Amino acid sequence: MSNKYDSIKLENQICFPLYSASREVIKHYTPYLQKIDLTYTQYIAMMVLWDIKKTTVKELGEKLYLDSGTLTPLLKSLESKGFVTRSRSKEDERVLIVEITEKGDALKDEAVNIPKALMGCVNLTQDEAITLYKLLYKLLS
Amino acid sequence: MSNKYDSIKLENQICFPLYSASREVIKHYTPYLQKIDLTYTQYIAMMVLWDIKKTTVKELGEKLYLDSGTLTPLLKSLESKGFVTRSRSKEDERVLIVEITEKGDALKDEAVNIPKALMGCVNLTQDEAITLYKLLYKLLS
DNA sequence: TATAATTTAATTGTATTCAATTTAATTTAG
DNA sequence: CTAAATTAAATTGAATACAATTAAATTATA
Repeated sequence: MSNKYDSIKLENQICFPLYSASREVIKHYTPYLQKIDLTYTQYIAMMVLWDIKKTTVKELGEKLYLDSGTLTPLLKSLESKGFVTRSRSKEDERVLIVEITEKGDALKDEAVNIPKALMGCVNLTQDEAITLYKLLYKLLS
Repeated sequence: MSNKYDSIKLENQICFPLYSASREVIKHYTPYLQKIDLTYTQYIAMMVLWDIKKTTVKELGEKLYLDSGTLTPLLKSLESKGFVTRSRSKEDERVLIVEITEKGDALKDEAVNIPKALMGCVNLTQDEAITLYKLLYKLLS
C-alpha cells in the first residue's frame, strides 16, 4: 500500500461493490415486478411461499435474514393485496402463521419468467455466476 | 430442472444472496461506525471525501450509485455533525459543493483500522475476496 | 435574443431496514 | 404452583433508497 489511508479508499473495499451491485441488480427487477404488483422484498417473501405455501414470521425471517420490523408491514401489505393470509397459531398464540392464497399462488405463473429475463442483463458467464453464488453463500455462512 | 417453478426458488437466485450478504456485511460495520458517529452510507460518502476532499452531489452520486434523494438528507446530516460543508458553486448555482472539514478529515485516523477489524469476521480467503471483488465490479459494469 | 431543452438539487411519497422497546404468550426454575 | 426468564410479533423512531415531480439555473437553438 502506498499510504496509510489506502485501507479506507472506496476502491479497496469489498463491501462497497457488494452493496452497490445488490442495489443495481434489484433495480433491474423493478419493471418486471411492477407488472405483478410486488416490490423486491415482497417478491423474495413470495418465493418462499410459492415453495412451502405456509410459514411463520420467525421462519420467514430466518430464511430471508429479515426481522419482524421489516416483515410485519410487508406481510400486512401482501395481505391487503390478497396474496397471503395472516392468522395466529392455535397451539401458540405468539406465532403468526402466514399462508399463501390462491391468488398469491397464481402469481407464480407470471413470475416464473422473470429470472430468465434478468439473466440477459447480467454481465456474467454461467461459470462466473456459479462462482459468485458460492462465494456469497460462503460469506453468508 | 425438476419442475417448471425451480426458476423462482429462493436457492436458485443469484440476487438473493447478493442482497442478503450485502446487508449482513454492513451490519458488521455498525458497532465500529457508531464509535465515530457514522452510518454505513455516511461512511462511504466520507471515504470519497477523505480521498478527494471536495466534490459535488452529482459526482458523489456517480461514485456511490446514489441519487440526490438519498444524498441530500445524508449530506445535511453530515453537515450538522460538522464533518462537511455545503455551498453553492459560484460558477453554476445549480451545483452544490460538498467539502470535508478539518473535523471530518480527522475522522479518518479512527476509521483507518475498521477494514482490518472487519476482515477478521469475513469468512473468505484473500484469493476468494479478490475473486469476489472482480465479479462484483464486472456485475456493476 | 427569446424560448425550449437540459441539467442539478431538492422535495415528496412509498417501502424498506434495523436497533431498541413493548406486549403477550409460553416455558423454566425454584 | 408461581415468579422469572424466554420467545414471537408488533411497534417506534431514525436513516436510507428510489421513483417521480418540482424548482432554479444554464445551455442550446430557432
